[in-house]
Amino acid sequence: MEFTIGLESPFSLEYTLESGQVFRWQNRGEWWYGVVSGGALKIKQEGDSLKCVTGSDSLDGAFVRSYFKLDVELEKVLSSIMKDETITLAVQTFYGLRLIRQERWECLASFVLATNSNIPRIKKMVQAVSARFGEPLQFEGIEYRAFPKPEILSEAPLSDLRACGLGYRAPFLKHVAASVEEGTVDFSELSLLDYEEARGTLVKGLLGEKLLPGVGPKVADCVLLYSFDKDEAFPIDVWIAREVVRSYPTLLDSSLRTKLAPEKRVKIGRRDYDRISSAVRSYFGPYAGYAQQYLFMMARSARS
DNA sequence: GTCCAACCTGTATC
DNA sequence: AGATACAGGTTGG
Repeated sequence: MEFTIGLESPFSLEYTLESGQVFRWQNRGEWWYGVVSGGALKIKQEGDSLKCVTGSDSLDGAFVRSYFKLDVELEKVLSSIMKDETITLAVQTFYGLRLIRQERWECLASFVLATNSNIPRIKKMVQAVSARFGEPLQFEGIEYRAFPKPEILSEAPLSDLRACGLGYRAPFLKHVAASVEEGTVDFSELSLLDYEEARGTLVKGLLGEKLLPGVGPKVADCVLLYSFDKDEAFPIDVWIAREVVRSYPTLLDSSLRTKLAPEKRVKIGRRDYDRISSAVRSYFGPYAGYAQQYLFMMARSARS
């Protein structure tokens, strides 16, 4: 199936797919190839239109619009977060970057794997898990693999998961898969909660019992921002922490400022995380997550 | 409640 | 070559 989508609001496919939200897209020539929601999809942007080719009937225009959240009026979102020169420059530099509405299970699993790692490595891990355990599918004569369902990974031998290069994350992934499969973590219930409650539930469980090992505040924020439409979520990794300390020192109180001084290794504890999080969320407002994504791109592009 | 080392492993750097 | 540091954190002491 082949179709074209007309864009009515700013969009950059490249920035969006390279912004570290998603790990299963790759650029080949003019096209981006991805496996989404159990089907293969390739996309090319030509100005204000999006050419799409897919092997799966469910990946239609409505799906693509929803996946990239093309209904979001990006200009309004961006003008609401452009509160100073730093974020304004970031927005101008990566104009058109959008948040993606990912599939929840895959998003959760991906970010459990993402801890203490980097983007190329995360892509390798997600790819290895898909290749080993995912359902095969054909597209343009090439075989792809869907991201494996929870029940597959919960029953996978730990040694097989470790063989995918997951390291200490292997038992976390298996356990999280089991919780999702059993329904002890219920995505549709979670989506009804507000941001704070949902984050607490992901990290600590509804009754305060830990049921998602490998899910701390950073992973929870990623999952909520990228797959639950919680636009105020502001995931804080080392890049963002450095950027906040560098460009927004006044948002932090003096003790935190000293502790995270630019020269020092940034290693933030739970308490620091919560303090930075509430500071930036009250500064940027309900679309703080967009600010995070633009600042993240800026921080990474500035690395040497 | 807060701090800290340990955790798998791939890659970069010396 | 072999060692070391570090990577989009989290856990358990």
